[in-house]
Amino acid sequence: MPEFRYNNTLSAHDMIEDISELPTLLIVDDDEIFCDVLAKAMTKRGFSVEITHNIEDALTKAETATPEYAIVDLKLDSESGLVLVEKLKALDPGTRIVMLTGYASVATAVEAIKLGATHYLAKPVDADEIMAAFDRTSGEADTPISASPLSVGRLEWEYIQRILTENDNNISVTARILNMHRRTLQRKLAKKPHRN
Amino acid sequence: MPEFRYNNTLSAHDMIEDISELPTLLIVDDDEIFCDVLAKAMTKRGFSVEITHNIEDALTKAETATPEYAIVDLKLDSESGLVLVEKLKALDPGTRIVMLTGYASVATAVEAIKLGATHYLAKPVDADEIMAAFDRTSGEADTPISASPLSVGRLEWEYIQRILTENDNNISVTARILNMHRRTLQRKLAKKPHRN
DNA sequence: TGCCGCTGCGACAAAATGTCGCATGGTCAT
DNA sequence: ATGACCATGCGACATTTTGTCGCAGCGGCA
Repeated sequence: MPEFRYNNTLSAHDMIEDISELPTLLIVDDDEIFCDVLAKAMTKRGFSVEITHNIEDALTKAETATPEYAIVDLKLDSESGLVLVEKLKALDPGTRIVMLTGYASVATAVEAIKLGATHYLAKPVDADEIMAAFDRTSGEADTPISASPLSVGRLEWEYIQRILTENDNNISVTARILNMHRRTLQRKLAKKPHRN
Repeated sequence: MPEFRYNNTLSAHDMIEDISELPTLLIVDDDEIFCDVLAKAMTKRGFSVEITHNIEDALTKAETATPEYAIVDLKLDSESGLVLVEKLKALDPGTRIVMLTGYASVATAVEAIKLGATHYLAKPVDADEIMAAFDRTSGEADTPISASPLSVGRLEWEYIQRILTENDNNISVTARILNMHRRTLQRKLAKKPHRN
């Protein structure tokens, strides 16, 4: 893992440093504003940043110059960022990828990590959290055993997400399996997961 | 991955088969009743099952005979099952481990998978789900819906019952923990055990 | 006895869900 | 290309399920 700076400021010397020495970072998120803000923050932290808003563009860029780091949104319009994680890892297993999502669920977290993501964070995130995530070596078994029960709403959300991913995100099939109306499932999915 | 049977019945021939041919499975959970029930179910599915209720015993058993499969609860009294996952993987990277938890969280799910767990499931689970989890290779392998997922209503019922008993059947307390109105909880409890 | 907290239940407004329908877009075999 | 078929997003409206209040009864406990 290359060295990079954790402080938010660059000295005059850093400013004129050869750009090729900076670690490369690819940001993939369909929210342009979010991308811009994040890009700025990560640039300040010493990365050479590239932005794309969909999987195609991301792959095109990655194929010519595989990034050392990547930040990928789980929901890219209609596509799933998961497939991108897989492909980036295929191009270079050493790539460190942080997966972001506004709709965090255990099911997608499991998939993301299994596909090779370095970490999985729920929005809103700040740049420092992402830095810390890149840093993370492997599992830190010191994760607190917070035994606070989930709310029923949250439980339902997690369960739905699980069945949904198990069925290739097919809403109609999932609705049938869960014995609920497709319309209702749609509405539930449109909402963000309830906080605890 | 060794062959094993998915049906719940064994033929006479199976019955007298050399036990050493059965895949070995180690169950680690501090809930004895749960262990017994699960052990029985997994034995029926063709495993040679061992049970332990804490990390120490689990390691002792694993060191003399490393299991091919393991089911580990996240919360083992005061300890975290995560460290056990790490150690089992260290003993034999090929071990397939399914992590169970009563209170699923994204954070622990991420840790579990990074430490090498094959899958992460929230209770209540049934044996078939665990079988499917062992099966799962990596990213969204088109898992053909194993059995019959619970309806959301049923899942909610199970969950409420669990939290309720954990709180000495105190409806008010349970309602607060679950972030639902006492009146609503009353009404839900008044209804039948919601079939599938 | 007075203070609290839990419980069951009626009533009514607010929110979620069940139901229909329709237009769009993708897949597939003809 | 064309039609059969299915998934999806979403509007509209009837039906159900909630959230909320309030009240009365029932133990503990100082």
